[in-house]
Amino acid sequence: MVEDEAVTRHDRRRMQTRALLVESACAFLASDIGSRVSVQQLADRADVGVGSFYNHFANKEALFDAATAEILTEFGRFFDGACDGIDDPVVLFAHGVRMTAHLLESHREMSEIVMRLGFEYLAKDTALAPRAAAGLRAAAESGRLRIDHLDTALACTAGSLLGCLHLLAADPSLDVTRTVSALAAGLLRMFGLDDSTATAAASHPLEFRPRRFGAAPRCAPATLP
Amino acid sequence: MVEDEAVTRHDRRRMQTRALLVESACAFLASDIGSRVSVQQLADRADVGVGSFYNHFANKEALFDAATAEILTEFGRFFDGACDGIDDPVVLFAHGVRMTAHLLESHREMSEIVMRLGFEYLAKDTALAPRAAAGLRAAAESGRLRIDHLDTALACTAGSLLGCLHLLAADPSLDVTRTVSALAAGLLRMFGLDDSTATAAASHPLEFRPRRFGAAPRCAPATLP
DNA sequence: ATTATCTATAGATCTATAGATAATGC
DNA sequence: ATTATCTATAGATCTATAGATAATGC
Repeated sequence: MVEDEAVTRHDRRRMQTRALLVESACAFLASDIGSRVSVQQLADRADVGVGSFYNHFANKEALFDAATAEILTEFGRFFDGACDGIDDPVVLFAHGVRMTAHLLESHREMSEIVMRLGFEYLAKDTALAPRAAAGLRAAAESGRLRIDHLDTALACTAGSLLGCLHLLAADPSLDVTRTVSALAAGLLRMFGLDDSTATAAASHPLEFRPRRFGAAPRCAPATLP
Repeated sequence: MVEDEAVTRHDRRRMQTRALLVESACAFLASDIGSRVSVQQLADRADVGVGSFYNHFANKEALFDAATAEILTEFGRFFDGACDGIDDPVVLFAHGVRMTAHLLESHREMSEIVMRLGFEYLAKDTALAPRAAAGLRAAAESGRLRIDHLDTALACTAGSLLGCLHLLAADPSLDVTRTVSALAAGLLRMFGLDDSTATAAASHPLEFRPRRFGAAPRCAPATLP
């Protein structure tokens, strides 16, 4: 498990402890417990002493902030990797929406956390918002979508996406692929595309490419104690 | 402050204490503090002894459940009153969406709580979901909207609505009426209406009728200590 | 006499730290 | 010798109750 030889073993051990704590926080965030958890429980799940917790974070909030930031960064990497190399801006937008909704299958824990974060974080200048904004702007400038007010369009995109994620998470019997394509097509119609064009753009086969930055998920799917 | 003469004064006093506690819970729910508040603080804000709290609720969760239920009931009353007497199902749907978004101006506290509850409650069989479902079903049966999958349509409706509420709450400089009409028109396009018909249906003047059940809001707008 | 409320507090957390122990660096 | 970790715990909450006080019913 060699990572970098400029750093000492102390540093590596330290980083590992920190990562264990972040992983623990993610597992709780993805569960229905969320952030209503004691430092003791967080440390226990990471199999780390409580003292070590405070060696890395000033308090619980700092840990959850770090965990959130890490998840959003990872989401961004995933998104960029999944949308890399698509030229048509309309297809690109639809693709991004569909891939994000498919998180539920490919990255369950990440999607649970994204659902929990909701609008507070998704709509901020990290993660989804800037990417969806760029996609929509490009599509609007190409003249194929009509976006009257970008922020409203973003709010509807993020909201519909979150709504469908909740729907899919609550009802496992639903056909994810169909639902997700219907979502993307619906958004494209909302933004002025006619039905057949929208349906076509939302039905391009999805490629689950290997990610360029091949880091393993920081927060591995894990069961709680 | 006579309410009902079949009940004794004891009962009335009891009900008042309970109402004060519920009101306190609503005020916290509508603030950024939310439910992360101690029983002591809840009782203090209601100007009630801590002992009285446990005379009415088994624990904090029970109080917040009651507060939530009351807010959703009140939301339902508001919604039904606001949409009463509209015949055209398409206009009705658009009207419901617009009035709900206008909560931010007419019932700030209620809308803050609705935003906080998010999908967990809005999508359940209380409050918004059954009403939006009825509207969409009627509009689909009339043949004017095309709803492929009702639950997906509901998820997009609730999500876009919540997204726009967050947007409007975060940026007070936005024109609420315009944004809200754009939202309703966008949803109608999503559900298959052409642009000009959608825009027209989403631009009918909104009547803020007096409510038939003229109860005062349970949770009056209130500042926190 | 009954019922609702209030005040004070026991007991159970939970946070954050101090001091001891183990691991690494040199 | 230095650094990270662990264990144990002081002090600060916070919950829920017991017992006293005030208000109402009859």
